Amino acid sequence: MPSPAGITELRKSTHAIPDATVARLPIYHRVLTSLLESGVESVSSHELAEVCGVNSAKLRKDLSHLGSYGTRGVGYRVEYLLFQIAREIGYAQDWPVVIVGVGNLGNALAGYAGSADRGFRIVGLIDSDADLVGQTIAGVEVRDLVELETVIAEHSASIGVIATPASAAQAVCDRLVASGVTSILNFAPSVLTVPQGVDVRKVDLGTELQILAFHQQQRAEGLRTGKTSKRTSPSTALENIS
Amino acid sequence: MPSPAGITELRKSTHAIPDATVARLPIYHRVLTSLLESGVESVSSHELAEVCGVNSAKLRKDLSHLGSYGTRGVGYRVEYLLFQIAREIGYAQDWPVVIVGVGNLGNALAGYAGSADRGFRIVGLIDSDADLVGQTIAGVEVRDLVELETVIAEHSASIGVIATPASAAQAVCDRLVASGVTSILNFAPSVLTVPQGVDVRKVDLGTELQILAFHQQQRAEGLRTGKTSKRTSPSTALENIS
DNA sequence: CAGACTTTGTGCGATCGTTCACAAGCGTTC
DNA sequence: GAACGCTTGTGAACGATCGCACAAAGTCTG
Repeated sequence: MPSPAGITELRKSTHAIPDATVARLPIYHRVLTSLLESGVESVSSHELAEVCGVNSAKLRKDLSHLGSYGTRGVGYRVEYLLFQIAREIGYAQDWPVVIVGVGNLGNALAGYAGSADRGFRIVGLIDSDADLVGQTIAGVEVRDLVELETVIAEHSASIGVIATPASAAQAVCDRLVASGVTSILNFAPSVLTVPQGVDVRKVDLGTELQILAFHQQQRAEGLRTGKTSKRTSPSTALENIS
Repeated sequence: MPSPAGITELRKSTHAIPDATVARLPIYHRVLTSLLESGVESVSSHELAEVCGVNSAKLRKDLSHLGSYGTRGVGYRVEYLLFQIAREIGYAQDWPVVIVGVGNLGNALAGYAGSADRGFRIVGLIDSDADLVGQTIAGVEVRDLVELETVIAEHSASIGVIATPASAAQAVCDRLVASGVTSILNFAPSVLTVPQGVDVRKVDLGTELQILAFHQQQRAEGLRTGKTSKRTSPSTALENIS
């Protein structure tokens, strides 16, 4: 979990919704949307938790941070709860988003955030490749890297996405920040340095694969050596040898 | 954090490296690789932590889970530490990976994991689109969805990536699991149901954006209402009204 | 309208992760 | 070889998160 450093106090002053809860709200939102479309009018925390793949107590505690929107003995009204979550995560706000780097990944993102019925609007696609500039992707014209500041100013974008090679990431990041962007989603495999007050989230495909590989390896070792040693925890003893 | 349910005991039996640490090892690995290429032979935990964007104590504790690979008073040998981390995360193993869904996202992934000098090898690109089947992407031929099981068996792949639309995700997942895949990276915005012992990690671009939007909104509200109300926590009193 | 049943909202202990602070250990210098 | 300065490795305090278990609060039935 990337802990957003500078904004802790601000968050507390308004609602104090835990980070872990915030990370799950979009999932609840998606599932509830799906339920609403299926004509479901009411759900219990158990049902909803099952579909979302979480513990029902955790779900209830998460929702309780937004307010008391359920009815004891009955459950939650799908439509009402959906509205409340949407309001909380700024769904209705139509955030303007600028994407820098229109390779395969930038393309995928443009299609994803552009077409989907989320609360986002792609207002800028930026690339330095002259062949790409001028093309229209997902209904938005690709513009040159030199116009980065112009595009951001035009639409007052405060959310930026970096989908460039790692070598360009920090430079792009600096320019985004200088232009007033305060939330950055970074897909480049590099650690970004930003001033306080700017929120960076990192999504690294390579890292994700390597985490999977680690678990896979652990499992393989477990199968090999696990035959002899029982899986009750005698390992704690080993740790204290040091 | 998606908690891998079934394998907890196995992990403990071998090393007991915390999930949070595992998630950071790839970052250390990347930064160390970069340092090695720059000719740096030794780093202190402070220097390395600075570059990785983490606390130095956290870094040391993370590394201490692998063993005592540092020298007090000096620091860590870059090359040696790099080797140890690589060994731990299975870098040298060249994991065979199958990617299902060769849209923009699948394409990006193929290029990413295929070309990079990571420990992964794309052994299968699968799609149901007849226009894509037969094309060669990142040096691998795209094969039809019906060949999914064949491709997995051919290369004994144990890691699968789902980059399909949400509607196809669960079906693909079931087939992956049935074919022996035990680690799945899911990019589709849907909750997957898997049997115990299968590890699923979810990367959802929409969710990431919405988390950013939430923080952005909180900040905006903080600026608006923060002028009047101090950021000491009087909000706790309000919550107890219920 | 009373009693049974259902489900929310939450207090509490357990677990996990982070950070501080310091002893232990290594190299260097005099 | 003793004294000093630096850095690791880790015990311990702290904080966040999770999950159980239950009281509170509603619906439903007779």
